[in-house]
Amino acid sequence: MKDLINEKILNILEMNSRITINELSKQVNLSAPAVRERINKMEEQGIIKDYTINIDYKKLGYDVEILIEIIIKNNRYKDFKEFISEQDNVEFCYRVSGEACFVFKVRLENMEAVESFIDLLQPYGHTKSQFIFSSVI
Amino acid sequence: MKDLINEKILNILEMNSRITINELSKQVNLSAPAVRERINKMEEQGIIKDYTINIDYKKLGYDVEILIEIIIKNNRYKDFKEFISEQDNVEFCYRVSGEACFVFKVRLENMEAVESFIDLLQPYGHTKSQFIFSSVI
DNA sequence: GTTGAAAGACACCATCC
DNA sequence: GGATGGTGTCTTTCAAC
Repeated sequence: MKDLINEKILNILEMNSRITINELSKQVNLSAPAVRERINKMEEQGIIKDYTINIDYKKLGYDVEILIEIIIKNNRYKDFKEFISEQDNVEFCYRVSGEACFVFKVRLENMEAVESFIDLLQPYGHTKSQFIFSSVI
Repeated sequence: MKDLINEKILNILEMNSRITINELSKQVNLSAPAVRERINKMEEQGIIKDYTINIDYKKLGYDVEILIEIIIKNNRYKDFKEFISEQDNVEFCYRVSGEACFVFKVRLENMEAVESFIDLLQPYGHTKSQFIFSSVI
């Protein structure tokens, strides 16, 4: 399970998932088929969940990013999960311990959109919002 | 800026960033060079920040994921930023509004590792941790 | 694990509409 | 903005080691 070469492969793919197998094999000092096989296995095992891109949503007009905590009321867990799954501007949503039930991140065009979105949430529970100013990592 | 085809390309790349330009061009009903050019432009503009993978860290032995809020004390903002940037088990770290100064997500092997990590944070400020049970999105 | 060879697929570039 | 065609490269899948 713990394999230094596989970790290196994962690190490289994390930085650039469109790298060619040839280039990758040079960087880890293995043959291309060997690297291919290692990647296939990690895909089968689900260690590599998927290949994706990071998008700069600010450049697409989503100027506001918020973290929202919600304390679900009236036992509306299932409804909330359904609602949040349908939102395509939610980056992640975690079920967490502590006072809050869920913490999720949402991106919105402007303050008007923020207000509308928060309003949508009120039926499900009590919310607490934190605006994201910047990202250290 | 708002372009339906580009949005479709971004959506497809988000689901699978290793898709070939050929396959992508079929899905958006354009020629391969046309798609290549659109992607190049979005890369140049920084709309596409990078190509990456999603890793299932639980399968790599990181069984605990936590959200941590920290209220920085003694004006140690810069020190904290430096510290957190060096951690390779931190997925994101946001500067946020509200009571907390930063919110970040960290993955750790077990409870022992959690305790050690929290201890490391104490010089920088007061922390509040939320364990992540599961992910809705 | 490696190398080498084959077929097929792909990316890139120039050219053209 | 878009499409087409040619060239060289890459990936993949074998085989044998």
